[in-house]
Amino acid sequence: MSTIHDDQGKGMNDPLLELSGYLLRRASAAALNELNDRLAALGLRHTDVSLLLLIRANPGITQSQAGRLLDIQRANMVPVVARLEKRGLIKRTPVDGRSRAIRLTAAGRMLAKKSFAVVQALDQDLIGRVPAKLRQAVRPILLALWQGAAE
Amino acid sequence: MSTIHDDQGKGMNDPLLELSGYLLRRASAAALNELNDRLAALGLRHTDVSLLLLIRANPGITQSQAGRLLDIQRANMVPVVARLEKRGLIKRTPVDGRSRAIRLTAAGRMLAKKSFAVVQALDQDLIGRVPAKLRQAVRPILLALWQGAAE
DNA sequence: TATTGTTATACTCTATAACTATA
DNA sequence: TATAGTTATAGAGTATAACAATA
Repeated sequence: MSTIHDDQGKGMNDPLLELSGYLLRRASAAALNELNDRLAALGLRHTDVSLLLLIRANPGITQSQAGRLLDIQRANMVPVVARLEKRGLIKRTPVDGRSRAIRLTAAGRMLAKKSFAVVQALDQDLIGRVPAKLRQAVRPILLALWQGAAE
Repeated sequence: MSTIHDDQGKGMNDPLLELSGYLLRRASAAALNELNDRLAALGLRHTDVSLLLLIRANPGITQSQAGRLLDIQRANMVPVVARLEKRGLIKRTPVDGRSRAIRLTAAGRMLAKKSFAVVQALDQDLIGRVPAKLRQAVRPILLALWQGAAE
């Protein structure tokens, strides 16, 4: 991770720092890298964890429903689900002829718990980096930036 | 773009919405998609624009310096720079035996100007989605989330 | 007709290792 | 020894089109 504070960045002029959208992207990328680093010990990536947590909160959810909530297209859900199933973290049972209900296995519940602790710890760290007076504005701002997007 | 507000999301429980890190990622992805959509008319992607704007603000910057500021590795800068050069938007001149100074061509300056207008317009739109009382907190929060990251 | 899960495919972005030529 | 630019390669994530089976 390089930032404007690097020695190598001295004397340079970075007009991108004036752009909120750029700061949003850099902050997101940094947090995502940090999350993936911390999750590596569990052999998971952020995508796996988001799906595990969603299944845990919604036992029996289908692949399509999960994909819509996570904004992952049906076609792209296939390898993610297959990987978690192969690892024995989730199981699928037919709900009708075409849909399958996804649930966590015991191993999946264990790993969901562990990964949730990691995710929550990072979230606390992220919030802790924000000056105390601004902390209560973090979630409303991020929600507004996201949910206000054209869809 | 799907969100929790979709009809298909009804009745679902999304625990990820409690996580600032997740909101950060979704907000960033949404903004990035929107930016790339708007830049498509210019035949550019967000990466191209960030480099064009950085070169415009720092004529003669080298590929490595730009990569450090943008957090793009040397190896990954090669195709980006090559594409912009092939399109006649930038030119490179040797500064010593190994480094080359990058500058915008006339066409590059024109496109940098146009793309900067697009980027600034999106930035205004983004800020406009945030409740007025919270707007002044947007940049400090994003900077804190980013620059507070371990490096 | 629309939806679910799937395959195939391609493109972008990112990561690592290794090479050359220069400093 | 370290750095700049490059090549090659692999892994994520994402996008579209198409298909079979089912609703």
